[in-house]
Amino acid sequence: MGRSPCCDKVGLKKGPWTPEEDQKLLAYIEEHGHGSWRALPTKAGLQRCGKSCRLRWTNYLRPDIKRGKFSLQEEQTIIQLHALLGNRWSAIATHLPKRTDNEIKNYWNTHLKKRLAKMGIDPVTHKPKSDALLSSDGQSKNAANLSHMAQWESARLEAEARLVRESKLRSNSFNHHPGTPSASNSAAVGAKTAAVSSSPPVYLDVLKAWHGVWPKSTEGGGSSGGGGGGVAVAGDLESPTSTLSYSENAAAVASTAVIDFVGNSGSCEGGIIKDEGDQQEWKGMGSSTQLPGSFTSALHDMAVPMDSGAWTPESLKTVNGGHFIEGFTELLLSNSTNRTLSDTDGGGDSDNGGCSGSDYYEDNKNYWNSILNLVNSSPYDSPMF
DNA sequence: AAAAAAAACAACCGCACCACA
DNA sequence: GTGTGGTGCGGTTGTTTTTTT
Repeated sequence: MGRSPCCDKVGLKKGPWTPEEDQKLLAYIEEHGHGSWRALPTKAGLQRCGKSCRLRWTNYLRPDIKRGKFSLQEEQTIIQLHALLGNRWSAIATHLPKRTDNEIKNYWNTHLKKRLAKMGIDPVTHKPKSDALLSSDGQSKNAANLSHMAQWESARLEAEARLVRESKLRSNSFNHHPGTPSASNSAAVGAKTAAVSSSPPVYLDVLKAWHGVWPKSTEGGGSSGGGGGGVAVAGDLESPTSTLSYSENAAAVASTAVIDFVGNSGSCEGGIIKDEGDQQEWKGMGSSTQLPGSFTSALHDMAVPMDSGAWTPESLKTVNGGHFIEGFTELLLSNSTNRTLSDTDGGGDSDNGGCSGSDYYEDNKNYWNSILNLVNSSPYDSPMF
């Protein structure tokens, strides 16, 4: 494949954009649309390469961009999606309206990553750095099966990505708006596609089949029946495929995320180390709607209907009485919030609180339910997958 | 008040993918 | 089937701003 030497041309300006340049670019795009980015700089009278213009427009000048501090909810969404998707910023950006992938990426690198690291969580794998989880046989098995499940899910995501691309193509023929970058506007594209296409999502059957495995096997043994039920469940789960490309990494991330969340809660170790300001924020988060000291209850609350419609931050707020976000993120931050919040909350840690071994597999179940719900309630043609 | 360090942000770079000739 | 142009995406670097000493 030949690559065009976009910015290597002599005489083209690099570095920070001046207000004058911004104005020129804005004025041109507003009037003509961007059309071909390569041709745009000349037409707009800019001494920039087309790529630079595109980036400037996409990440800064676009009118539908929200700038400024990330809200707590946005932070939570990023963490959750990163645990699931890894560094697929454009996919994550799809579910953060008005935020660009670049902005999210920067925010992750400068804020969230460090915050997780301080909490003793590897921001790459979302695993605790001192991982003493996989000690027993049962747990190892469980972890392996979770990994299997993650592979399965990843394969599904990959397949869905193909559908998305096709959908995009179709939708593009319906609507071509100048200056519509894919990363941050793909949600809108997806919405359009959903509106155009009335057929049900193809993957639903598979998801539901998978979804059905948990209740079938765990509820039979009872959630308090101990590890045997969970392991047996996982044993029933046979991943249909492992033909992955990107998804190997995502699978690892997803699976380790599960392990991490559960392991964290199970071991009840670690503690939160946060900036003062952040601590207030996170405290507020935990005490807002959900019992902060009991992350398992949050988990239980996360079992939401499969067909809950498009997933947006707004919908997340309302899903299951507004406990989805709190519960999901609480998994990640469970031990820290447990400690941080238990005092103010007055709730004791003597209940399941994530420390009870009997809830270990129940937690897994609910975690995967929540993942499923997240995935399934996302726009089915979302580029996220 | 000044210098140094750290944090935050914006932009660039290069690879990969896709469509088209 | 192959080459090329256009674009998306993720990683990285450079610059600016803020905080600390």
